[in-house]
Amino acid sequence: MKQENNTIEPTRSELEILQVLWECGPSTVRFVNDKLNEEKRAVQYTSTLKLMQIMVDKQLLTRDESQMKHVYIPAVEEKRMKGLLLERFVDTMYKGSASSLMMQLLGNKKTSRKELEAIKDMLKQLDKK
Amino acid sequence: MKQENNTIEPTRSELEILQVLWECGPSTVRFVNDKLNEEKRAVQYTSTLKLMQIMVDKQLLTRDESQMKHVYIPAVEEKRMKGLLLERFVDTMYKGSASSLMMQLLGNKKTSRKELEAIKDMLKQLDKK
DNA sequence: TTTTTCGTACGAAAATTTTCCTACCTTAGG
DNA sequence: CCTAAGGTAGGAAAATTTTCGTACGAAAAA
Repeated sequence: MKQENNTIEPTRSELEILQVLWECGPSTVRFVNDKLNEEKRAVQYTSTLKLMQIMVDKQLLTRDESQMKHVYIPAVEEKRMKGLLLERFVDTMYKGSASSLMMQLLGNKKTSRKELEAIKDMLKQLDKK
Repeated sequence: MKQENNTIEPTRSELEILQVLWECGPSTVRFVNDKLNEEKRAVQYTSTLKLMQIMVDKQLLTRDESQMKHVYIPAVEEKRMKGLLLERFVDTMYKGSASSLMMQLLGNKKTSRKELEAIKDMLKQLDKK
């Protein structure tokens, strides 16, 4: 049985590409590919191209074809997508309990003191409103 | 090029199985499979069996074969694994910034008032120490 | 103009993940 | 004993994700 649903969810690799576009803004395949090779892993130009074409199909990206070097644009807002993925993560891993996730986060050695301060400040801000 | 590294990371389906075992304790394939069919999706007994056998290979599970009905046991502690996955999630999605994630979480409508209270309490507790 | 460089399109291969068929064994019931 | 029910093992197929080879066109360089 083939999947034919409306999955908007990006795969791992697609997410990497989205991150680049979110960070750097609309870009060509060449640019994205270079970025990936610098920051992530070796990957052939045509692989990245293919992936980005697929993402257009899936409506994760749109593109401007008016120039020979097509420019790709994220079709989903960064916050919206990350919010969705976070929600899914919390749901599947912590049964939807954000505070459970927090617990884990606070117990994590990798979460620095500075981070904690930032979080506390954030909550204070939230209180004032 | 085939992957031959020490990936301990469970796939999506493997994670589902782990969740069952973490929640219910050591179980037979039959039990896990029933649980999945109740709570998740239709899946054949032998599919679940195969997956769990693979997970033994990957050392995500161990099993007690002394009985005919093998009993499978998680080989990784729930907190440890979830912590790892959370860490990876924060790294890739929020550049390692736990407070960024928090921001997103707090802005999320799905995060209820009750959750917020719980989180605040948690931080207060943390302060006292 | 000719050649080289750089781009897209397309299809297929490779790798991974998921599913299930088949064979065969053991136990419980008749 | 014979059969049915239910278990494991193993391989293969299906679905998904990722990678890349090849063809070919446009533009830049020689």
